[in-house]
Amino acid sequence: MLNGSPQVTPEAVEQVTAAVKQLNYVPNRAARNLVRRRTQMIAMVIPERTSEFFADPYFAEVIQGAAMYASSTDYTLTLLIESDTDPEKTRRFLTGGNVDGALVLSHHSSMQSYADLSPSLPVVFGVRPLERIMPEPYVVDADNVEAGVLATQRLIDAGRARIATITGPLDTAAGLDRLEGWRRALERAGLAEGPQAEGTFTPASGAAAMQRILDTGQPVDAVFAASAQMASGAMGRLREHGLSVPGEIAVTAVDNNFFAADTTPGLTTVDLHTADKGALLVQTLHRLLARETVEHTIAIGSTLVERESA
Amino acid sequence: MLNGSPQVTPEAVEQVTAAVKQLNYVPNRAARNLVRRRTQMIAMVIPERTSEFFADPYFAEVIQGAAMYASSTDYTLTLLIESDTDPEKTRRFLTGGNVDGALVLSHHSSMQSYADLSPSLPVVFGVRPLERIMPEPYVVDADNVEAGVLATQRLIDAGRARIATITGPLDTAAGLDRLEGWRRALERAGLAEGPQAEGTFTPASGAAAMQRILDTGQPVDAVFAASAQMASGAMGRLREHGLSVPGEIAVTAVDNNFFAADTTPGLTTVDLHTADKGALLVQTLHRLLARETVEHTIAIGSTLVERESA
DNA sequence: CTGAAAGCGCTTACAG
DNA sequence: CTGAAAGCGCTTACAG
Repeated sequence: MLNGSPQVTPEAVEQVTAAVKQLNYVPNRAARNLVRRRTQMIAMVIPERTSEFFADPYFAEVIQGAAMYASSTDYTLTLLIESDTDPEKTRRFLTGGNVDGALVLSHHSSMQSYADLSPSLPVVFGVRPLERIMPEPYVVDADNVEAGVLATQRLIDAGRARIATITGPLDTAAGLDRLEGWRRALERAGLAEGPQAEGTFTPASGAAAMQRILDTGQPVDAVFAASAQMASGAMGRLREHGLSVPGEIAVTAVDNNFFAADTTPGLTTVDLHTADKGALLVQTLHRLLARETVEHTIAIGSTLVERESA
Repeated sequence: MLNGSPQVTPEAVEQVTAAVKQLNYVPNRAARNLVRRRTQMIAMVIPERTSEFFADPYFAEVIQGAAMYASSTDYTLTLLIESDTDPEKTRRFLTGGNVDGALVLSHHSSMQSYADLSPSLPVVFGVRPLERIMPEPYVVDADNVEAGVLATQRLIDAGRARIATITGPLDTAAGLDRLEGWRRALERAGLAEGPQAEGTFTPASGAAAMQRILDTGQPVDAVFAASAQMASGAMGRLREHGLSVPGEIAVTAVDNNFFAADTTPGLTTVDLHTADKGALLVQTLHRLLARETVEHTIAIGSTLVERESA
C-alpha cells in the first residue's frame, strides 16, 4: 500500500498519507532492505594518493554534486577511498554486499579490476577508459576534446597565431583529449602547432613546462594550458620573465576552479560543470539499478568563462 | 559465536574463522542491523553554500580523514549536505532513523538545531560553538589560539616588531581564536598590537584587508593572516605595491593547504592537521556509540611549516 | 480486492 | 555449554 499498488482510491491514499505524516512514520530501512535484498547504498570510489586528492578541487566538486543528487533519491552515497597499502580492501567491500552499485573515479590500472566486478555489481565510470576494459562500460565524463577546442578557439578569436600548449599527463584521457582539442582548433584555423610541453596538472609542473616552451626560442603569443593549476604556475613564470598577460602572451585553460579566479590577471577558462558530472554519475547508476535503459556514454558540455587573461 | 562469546576453545574459533574465510561468508548487514536496531551509518553534515565548500580545501581534507578512518570501522560514513532551500530536510534525515550518529561541521545558527537532536542522536561537533548550545557538547577542533600564537611567534622570532593581522570573520570561532593567539604572542613579547583588518578567509578579502592596513599609514614589517588564502591575496597586493616578502614585510598564516605552497615566495604556515581532525571526529563518535567515556573537548595540535615568507 | 501468513538473515534469550 | 526457537520490521505471494 505504501509502495503504490495498482488500484487504490485516491481518498484512501490520501488518508494513509496523512496518517503516515501525523504519526511521523518512517519505514525501517534495514527491514525493507533485508527483504528486498538491496542495500540502497552506492559507493563512490576515489583514489587515495592524498596529495592528488587534496590538491585537486575536482574531487570535492564531483563529490558535492553527487552527494546533493543522491540526497534526492532513496540511495545513500558512501565514500570509498582506495587504500594504497591494501588494494584488495576496496574490492572486498564492494563485493561484500555492502552496496548496490559503484561510481569509479580512479583511472589507469585499477579501472580494469572494477570493470571485472560488473555485471554482478553495476559500475559507472567517471573517466573515459584509455583501453578496452569491458565490452560496453558506462561512462559519464566531460568532453575534453571540446574543452580543448573551446579554450584554443578563444585564443584564435583574439587574433593569436603562435599558440603553444601545456598538456596534462599524456597517459590520461583528460591530458590526451585536451591536447587533441588544441590540435583540432589549430587545424581548422589553418594555424601551425606551436611548441608543446607536458605537465602533471600541478602549478609547479605548469611553471616548468612554461619554461621549456620559452627555452625553445620559438615565438609564442598565446598558451593553452590543460589545467588552471598549470596555467597559474605558468603565469607566475611569465611574470618572472617580464612577459605581460594577455598583452604579450594570452593564456587560456581548462577547469573553472578557484585557481582560475585567483590568478592575476583572472584566467579565462573552460568550465567543465564538474558538479553536474557528480550528479549525472549518481543519476546514471540510479537508472541502471532501476533497470532502465541508459546510454553507455554520457558527455557533459562545457562553457567558456571569460576573464582577463585572453 | 561469530561475535566473540566468552568460552570457546581457540581451536574452534580457528576452525570457524577458516570456514568463514573459505566460504567467503559475509554477514548480511541488513539482517544484523534489523535485529540490533542500528544502522551502522554515521552522517557528516556539511554546509551547502557551494562557494564556500568549493573554495575551501578544509572540507575536502576533513572528509578524506573521516572517510579513511571510517573504513577501518564497521561504520559507513555518508555525506549530508545541508539544503539551503529546505533546512528541515537534513534534520528529517537524521531523526528518521537513517544514522546512528552525526558529525556536524556547520556553524552559527544551525548548530543549535543539531544540539537539540542530542541525546536521542549522538552528535560530535567539528567547530567550537560560540554560544552555549547544550550542557556539554562533544567537540573535536584545532586549537586555533595556539595556531595564532605559533604563526605570530614565528614573526617575532624573525625580529619583527610591527606586526599587523588580517583576521578571519569575527563571528566565527576560528576568526576569533586566531586573533586571540596573535594578541597573546604580542603581549608575551611585550610588543604593541599593529593594525588589524577583518577578512572572510578568501584571497580577495585578504587583498582588500592588506590594502586597508597599508592605508592606515602605520609602519608594518610583518603580517599574520588567519588563513593561507587571505595571505595569498595579501601577498599579491604587497607585490603590486612593490613591497618585498619577506624582505620588507614578513608574512605567516594558518592552514597548510595548496594555497600556501602556491604563493611566491612559499608561505610559512601553521598546519592544523585537518585530516587528523576528520579521523578524530569519526573516532570520537564511534567511541560514544560504543558507550565509552569520551572527553568532551578534543583539541588537535598544530605545527609550524617553514617556507620562505618569514 | 483484502487480510493473514511466510520469510528475508541475522541475534539473543531460553529451554534442554 | 549447546541447540532450537522467537523475533527484529518489513514485502510479497497466496488463500480467502
